[in-house]
This record gives sequence, structure tokens and C-alpha cells, in this order.
Amino acid sequence: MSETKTSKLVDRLRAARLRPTRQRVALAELIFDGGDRHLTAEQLFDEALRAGVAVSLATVYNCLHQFRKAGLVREVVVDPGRSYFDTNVSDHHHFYHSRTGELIDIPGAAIALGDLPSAPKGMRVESAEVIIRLSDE
Amino acid sequence: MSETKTSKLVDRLRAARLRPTRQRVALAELIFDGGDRHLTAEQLFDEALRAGVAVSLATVYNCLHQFRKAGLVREVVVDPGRSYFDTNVSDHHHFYHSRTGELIDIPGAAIALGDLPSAPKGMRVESAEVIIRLSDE
DNA sequence: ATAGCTGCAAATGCTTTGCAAGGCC
DNA sequence: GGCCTTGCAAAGCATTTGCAGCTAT
Repeated sequence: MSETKTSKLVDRLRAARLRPTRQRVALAELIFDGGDRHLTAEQLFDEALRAGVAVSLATVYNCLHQFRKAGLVREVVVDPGRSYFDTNVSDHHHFYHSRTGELIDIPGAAIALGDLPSAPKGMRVESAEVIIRLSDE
Repeated sequence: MSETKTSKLVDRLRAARLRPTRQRVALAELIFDGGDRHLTAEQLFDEALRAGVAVSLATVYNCLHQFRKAGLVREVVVDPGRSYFDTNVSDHHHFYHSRTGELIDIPGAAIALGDLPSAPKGMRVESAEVIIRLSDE
């Protein structure tokens, strides 16, 4: 990995007010390499181990949530009892294949979400996501 | 509770090929009384106890999933690590207020879901739901 | 120096399971 | 009677937490 790529990540972490620790930089590298990805904490943990990065599972969870709060990743809730993190933070939706656990991006523009009903009093809309569940044919 | 109401529930369970056991009938009564509801297993369990119905939590889980498979209730996944069951099985969407855990129905007609992208090869669309997350203003 | 991180292991919370006893048809 | 259900307790998973030791600034 090039100096440049790593230093971009470091800047990105700094911008999010997260200290660029060895673990965070390594996880960020894994997460942001290779485009849009959908990862569970366990998957990222395994990848880190395979890549020779020493991290604990607890740190993976901590980092993912810190990254989420910083807007670097987005959490996708489709399965009770398992969280997915999406490196694509732009406005978009998902196909979810429950048998395989596969998550597929749908560009925001591909679904016309007409007028949303307005939020109940005292609340505001934070996000609107469409989930299309798939099954085998 | 009238003879009639209970016997309707019994018929409904039978139609779903579920034996109308004391527990299932009692849970069905709690669930289907009072219109559209969003319940967690724990909530239904507490209600049952308060209503003087002796059931175990495991049975509540079992029944909820049996009811779901039979199409009597619908599962709503909005919170990792907690399942909601919705007694409204018609086509509709949800507001979710994550701080309070409150779930609010949005009639299907209130959101114009334009053309859905077609499912990947070998799969078919099972359902499409919109989740609008709310936060305090 | 010091405020913030990390690692580990234990704790937590929800959900599922195994199996003996009980209930519906 | 026979098979499906239930209840309980134990197991299972994903996730969070507490705290001592480490590290970036």
C-alpha cells in the first residue's frame, strides 16, 4: 500500500476526530479498499486476521461504530441479530437475499421514492431506505 | 371475551394448520385484539403474564414465528438484536424512532414506490419495504 | 504528560434448542 | 393412543462493557 493511500486514510480519520491508531488505519484500509462493500463485524475481523493485522473483535466493533458515527460507513439492518456495515454512504437502497445473507446495492436513482409522509410532530426524518427482500425462484 | 371471537381465532389457527392450544389461542387473542400493533416477543410475554395467561417466553417466540410463517403477523426488522412483529399484514411501511423504539405504520398508498429494479437472475422479489428513521428534532 | 485507545474476558440481551411431560384430535 | 406442543433451563450468538495497560499527540 502506497504512502499516499495510507496518508489519505489518516487524514480522513483525523477529519473525523479519530486518532489514527494502528488498528483504525488498518481497518480503514481493509474497509475502503476495493469499492463498495457490505461487511459484518465478524467478517471484517476475519479479514484483518488473514491480513496479519492484530486486532480484537471488540476493537472491530468499536471502530465500526465510530466510523458509523463519523459518517464513513452506514449500518444496514436487515437481519435480526446481525449488523451489516456498508462502505457506500451515498443515498441508495438494498436487495437482501435472506437465505445467503447477500446484500446488493440499488442506486438511489433506481427507485422513485415519491413524497414521503411528513414526520410526526417533534421528530425529523433522518433517513429513508428501501429494502427489497429476495428469495430463490 | 365472546364465544364468537374465540371461535373465530380457533378457526384462523386451524386454517393455518396450527392446533388451537390454550397458549396459542390466548396469544392470538392478545395479538389481534385492539387493531394494528407492533410487539416484541418480550412485550407480548409481559402482556400475557399481566393477563393471567401462563406461557413461557420460549412458547411466545415459537408462536410468533409460527404465526409469521402462517402469514398472520409480519416481522419488521429495524433494530439489530430485537424483532418486532406487526399485526398489520397488509402492504405498508414504517416510521421508526430509534431512541424510543416506537414503530409507526405508514399506509402503503402513502408512498409512491416507482418501478422497482428487477431482481437478480434466479431470484424473485418477496417484499419491498420502506423504513423511515426518525430522530428528535 | 495525559487523554484517548486497545485487548481481553466477562457480562449482556435476545433468541433458539433439547428433552421430558402434557394436551389435542 | 399418537403426535404435536409446551415448559423449563441451558445453550447460542452477536454485541457491549469494565478495566488495566498502551499510545498518539
